[in-house]
Amino acid sequence: MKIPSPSIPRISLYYRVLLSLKDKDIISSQELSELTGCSAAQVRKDLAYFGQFGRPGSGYNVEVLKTELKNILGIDKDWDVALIGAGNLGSALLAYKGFRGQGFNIKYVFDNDRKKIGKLKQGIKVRDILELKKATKQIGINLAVVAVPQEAAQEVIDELVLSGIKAILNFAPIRPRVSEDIKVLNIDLSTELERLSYFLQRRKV
Amino acid sequence: MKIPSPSIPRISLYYRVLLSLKDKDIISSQELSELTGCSAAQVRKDLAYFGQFGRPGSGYNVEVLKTELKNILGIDKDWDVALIGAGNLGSALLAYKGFRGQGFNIKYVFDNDRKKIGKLKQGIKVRDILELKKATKQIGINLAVVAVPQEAAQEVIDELVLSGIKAILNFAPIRPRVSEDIKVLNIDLSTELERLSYFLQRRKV
DNA sequence: CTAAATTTTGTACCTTTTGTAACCATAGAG
DNA sequence: CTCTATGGTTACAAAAGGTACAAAATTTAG
Repeated sequence: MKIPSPSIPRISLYYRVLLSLKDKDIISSQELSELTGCSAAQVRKDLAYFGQFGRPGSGYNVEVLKTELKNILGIDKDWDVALIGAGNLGSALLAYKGFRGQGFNIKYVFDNDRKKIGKLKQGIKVRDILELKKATKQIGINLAVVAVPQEAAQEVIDELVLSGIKAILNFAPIRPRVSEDIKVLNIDLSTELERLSYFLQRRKV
Repeated sequence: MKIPSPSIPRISLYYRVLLSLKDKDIISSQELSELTGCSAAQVRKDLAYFGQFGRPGSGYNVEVLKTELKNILGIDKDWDVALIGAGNLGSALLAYKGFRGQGFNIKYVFDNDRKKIGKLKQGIKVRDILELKKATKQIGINLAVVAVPQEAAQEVIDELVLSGIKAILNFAPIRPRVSEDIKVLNIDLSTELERLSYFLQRRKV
């Protein structure tokens, strides 16, 4: 069955909300609706794409649903992540505790700056970016976070793809060209700010 | 006219591409298509929502289009921005040069950490978050970036709204509740990673 | 210089995707 | 047993993207 792509971030959201629940065994789509801002029908539909998790008349078992959503999102197991770029943003990402808590372990850090290579950052050795190809092939990492300057991004991403990486979270303000079977998500701060700027400007009109 | 919301980030993308062009007076939707990955019809349609900028038979004048897109996005003028949270992520954002270059000036930095308050970060004084209300009222800032931990986020955002902020870029992994007239864009790293994780897991099936 | 051919925009129409609302069946309460 | 609450399903509506073509500008040919 074809699953609408907007459903996936919503599943993440439901999962986040479930995690924050205390002393609650059962939850209804109505309650989930109020906690997430999505319509109750949307909640039921999103969940129904993946199976029949609820019981008519009562609702969803919170523990069961948490387990199911973890399976759906693929976070029932841990993922090893490579981080490219140990500058300001890269360091901030490295320090962000949310990753490890969610099962994303930044296992390798690469940079091209001689001053950084060999040093430890958050207990992880910064490696020369030239080792990239070898390292990912050896260990079979298939998830990478790219936090390098715009000029270097396409080149780094090409190298990552050659190394067998299949999914990339890209913070550089470009839309990289990759082959069909690679998934790239772009987080572009300038674009987001421009969306807000657009909103602010239109607001008065 | 109703403008599809996905058009706005694409307009940003077109603008970014135009900036990178050298020695080019005229550009066609076809060329923009190749440079952005959007279809040529999509490009024309997006631009046509805002006016008739092109000339049949030749294309779009690059300089004119740049100016028009800046107007559309509201980045023809500068915006003053308040940054809340001077931790790892906040500091990285503060150091990011892209903001100032695009006309987004981080003018105020707030934090609740006594150790940070009063110190300078990137030449900007870190203020006590308690001053928030007063400061924004006085200066009329209406754009804020929230880079505080999850627990503090909703409270900070409530305070921002009270202070007259109209648009918020939120990095905390919550979906904050705000009134209708406030625009919030959420950047949630965990959700993005979970989307990638979902993709990786499904890939083999 | 004129007219035909070519290029390219802007838009009307169609298709696909996504979201909303209504309906039905079932579990549980009283 | 009856009634209410609730999930899953189906039908409908809205949003977004893709296709195709007329109109306009430019280029080419004669």
